[in-house]
Amino acid sequence: MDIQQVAKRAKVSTATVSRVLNRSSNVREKTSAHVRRIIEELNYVPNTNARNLRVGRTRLFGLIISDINNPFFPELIDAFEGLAAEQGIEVIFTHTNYDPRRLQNCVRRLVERNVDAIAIMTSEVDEQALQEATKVQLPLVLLNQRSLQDKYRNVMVEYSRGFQEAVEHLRALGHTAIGFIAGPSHLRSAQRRREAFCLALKRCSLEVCPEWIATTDLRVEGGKIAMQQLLALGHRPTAVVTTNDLMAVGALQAAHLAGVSVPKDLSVIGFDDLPIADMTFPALTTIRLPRSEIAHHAFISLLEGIRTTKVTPCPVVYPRLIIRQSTAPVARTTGGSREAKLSKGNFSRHPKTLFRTLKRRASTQVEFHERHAGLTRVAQK
Amino acid sequence: MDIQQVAKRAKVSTATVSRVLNRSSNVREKTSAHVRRIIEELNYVPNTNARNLRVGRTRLFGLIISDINNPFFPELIDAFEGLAAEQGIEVIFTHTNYDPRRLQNCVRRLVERNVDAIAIMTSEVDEQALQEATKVQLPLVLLNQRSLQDKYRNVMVEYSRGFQEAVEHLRALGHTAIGFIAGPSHLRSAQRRREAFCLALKRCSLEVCPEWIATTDLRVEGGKIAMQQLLALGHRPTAVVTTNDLMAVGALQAAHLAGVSVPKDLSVIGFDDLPIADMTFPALTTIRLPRSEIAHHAFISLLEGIRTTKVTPCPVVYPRLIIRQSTAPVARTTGGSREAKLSKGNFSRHPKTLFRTLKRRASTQVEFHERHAGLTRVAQK
DNA sequence: TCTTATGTTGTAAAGGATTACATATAAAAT
DNA sequence: ATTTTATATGTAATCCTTTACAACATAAGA
Repeated sequence: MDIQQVAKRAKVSTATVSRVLNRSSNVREKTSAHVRRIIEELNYVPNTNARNLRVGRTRLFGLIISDINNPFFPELIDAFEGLAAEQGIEVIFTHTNYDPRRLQNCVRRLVERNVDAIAIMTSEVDEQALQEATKVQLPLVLLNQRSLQDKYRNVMVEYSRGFQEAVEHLRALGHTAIGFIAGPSHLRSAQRRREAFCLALKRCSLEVCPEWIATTDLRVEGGKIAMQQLLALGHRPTAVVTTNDLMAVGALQAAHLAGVSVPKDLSVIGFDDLPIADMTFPALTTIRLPRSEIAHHAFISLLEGIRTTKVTPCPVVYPRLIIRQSTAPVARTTGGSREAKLSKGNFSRHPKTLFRTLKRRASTQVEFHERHAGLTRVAQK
Repeated sequence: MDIQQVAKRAKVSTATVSRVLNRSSNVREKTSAHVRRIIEELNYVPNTNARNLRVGRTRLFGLIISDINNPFFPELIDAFEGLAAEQGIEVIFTHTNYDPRRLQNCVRRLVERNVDAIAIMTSEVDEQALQEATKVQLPLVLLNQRSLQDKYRNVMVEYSRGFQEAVEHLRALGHTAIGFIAGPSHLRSAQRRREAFCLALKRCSLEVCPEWIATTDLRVEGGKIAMQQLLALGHRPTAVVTTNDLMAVGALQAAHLAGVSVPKDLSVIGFDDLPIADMTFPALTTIRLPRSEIAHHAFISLLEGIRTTKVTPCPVVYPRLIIRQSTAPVARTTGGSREAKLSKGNFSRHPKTLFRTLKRRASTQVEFHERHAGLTRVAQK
């Protein structure tokens, strides 16, 4: 079933059918309608391969991520795919499973599929692997690869703003002893977050106490162990910021097991704003990494890359603090945080009451909005 | 950069280059090596569109899901894509966003892309939407569409086994008053789960008490509200099974807010085994829907569909109970569950101890294995 | 009525691979 | 050495669209 059969049946040329298909203006409305009816009648579906072959593009984009099971990615994929669909572009995505060596394979596969552009949203990128794509002049966009920002399109994440908001929020609640649960220092993104946290502390004139920085792996269990270490300290922080939400979940569990009430006796702030942040108890205050914004910038950047080869300045996204229920004013009894006596006890039973208090005390303006299970606020500048 | 340039440079015909590319046996090793070197030298990448156009296949499969943000899907996608990659097949996936009407669009887009086969893994399928695909004789596979099982390939989920295991597990722990948090009855899958639960109760000679079945929506908040209703009953269940894990999370929250300790005073069992089931506190005992198995069967079925049009009997997958920490022996004080006096209190502090008890009492054989953050057991037949 | 401009349709040449068929070469059999 | 067979390579048709260009028709202007 090809365009010729349609043409024959409609008693027009293939060119006319093609024009109808592509909504070319130069075709009489009557002819157009007639052809469309025949197309319908014959269930004709144009052959995209032939079309792509002729026009030299596939309207296919590649999207490379680390791991689809990582809850960070679905929102990003969703947004990327949504934008693509608007443009009649389909997305093929592949994942490296965190192995930078597999990146080369992913790129190769996509290049062989003749995709029009590739977005590489993994945190570790081996430049070597990009060759396959650059050889054929394929537009690329990377996520937050500072070292490659001059040679390739990039979407940069400015971590400092998010941590700044988090620390300011805690300070406004009276916290001065703020700990941090860090990730492995060989991972660039973990390292950058740690630096951003320390910078934020300094900017708020708070002490960076090395004892309060626990380094661990990026999973729930890591956060749990790290929090147990922090809780075992004689002079312990009244608030803890983590490198990601999974670790924050572990931290909540550790606090719970130790009989430390969150947020009454300890405030916890995560990072990422995974869907799970809304389902923990108490719901997690966290720094949201704006994934759909990232996808948006990446996509636009690629569209631009198809038109021009010149690399424009990288778009930048800013993580923002999302205030939920895991942060609260520092406990009165602890005074300035020295010799904090953390009482055993349950979580607060009245988050709404807590909220009112919070709202009064917090220095940042806030906006309420419901999300899934809980009350959620977005800090506003 | 096309095959002709390679041919010219290598002083052979395009046919020979093509044969080298496709590993055809009829080419001298010396020639082959020479051609490969030229290909390397020129960075030649074959044009997949031209190839597909000629051979009439794309080695592209479509995968339609409801919503990538639903944590149910990533594991399924991952498995499907992994199998595809082994066969040199790429996957394009689209989502309906739970709107059966959008299915038609999804199918249409994939058909236009000339995919070789489509897997439709949404729970609600409108047969009308499949026409676009059947017209062009495209192999299709559906998930659990009982009403369409004679006309289309399907992967069927046999819910009853999972619920049977769950109820047996609870009964072995001494529970006889078992409640259920059901989903909207207009959703087929929710309805099927409810039926499977009731059947399991009957098979264990337990009473199906309508009062203990709370109907609600499928989200966290729904589970919370439903559990609050159940807890408010004078004569309330000592164990509750939910339609999915999100609702179970809500149920845990409600219990927590009401000062009811899980699993000491109340056992909770979820359904799906989402990644989050391992991160709740206590970690959730749940019925695992084997997503990678589903993906596997679906993929194999499609491969078969490409060769033959005859529809073989549907493969069936069985959900299995995964025992974690949200189930425990029924509290002694409650006797046979009548007039249960549920004491306020914290969660059990010693899951390991609890485990030993469980192991002794449970009738099903169990196997220990670590998973992410917690101790996890898989019930074995 | 005859140009000229405008709008509509048709013809045929790409686009880049695969592959049936023909042909040339090498190996084996006689 | 000659015929037969097997292997290696080349020629050219084919897959299905799009689109430059040509051709035609119609309407407007002179």
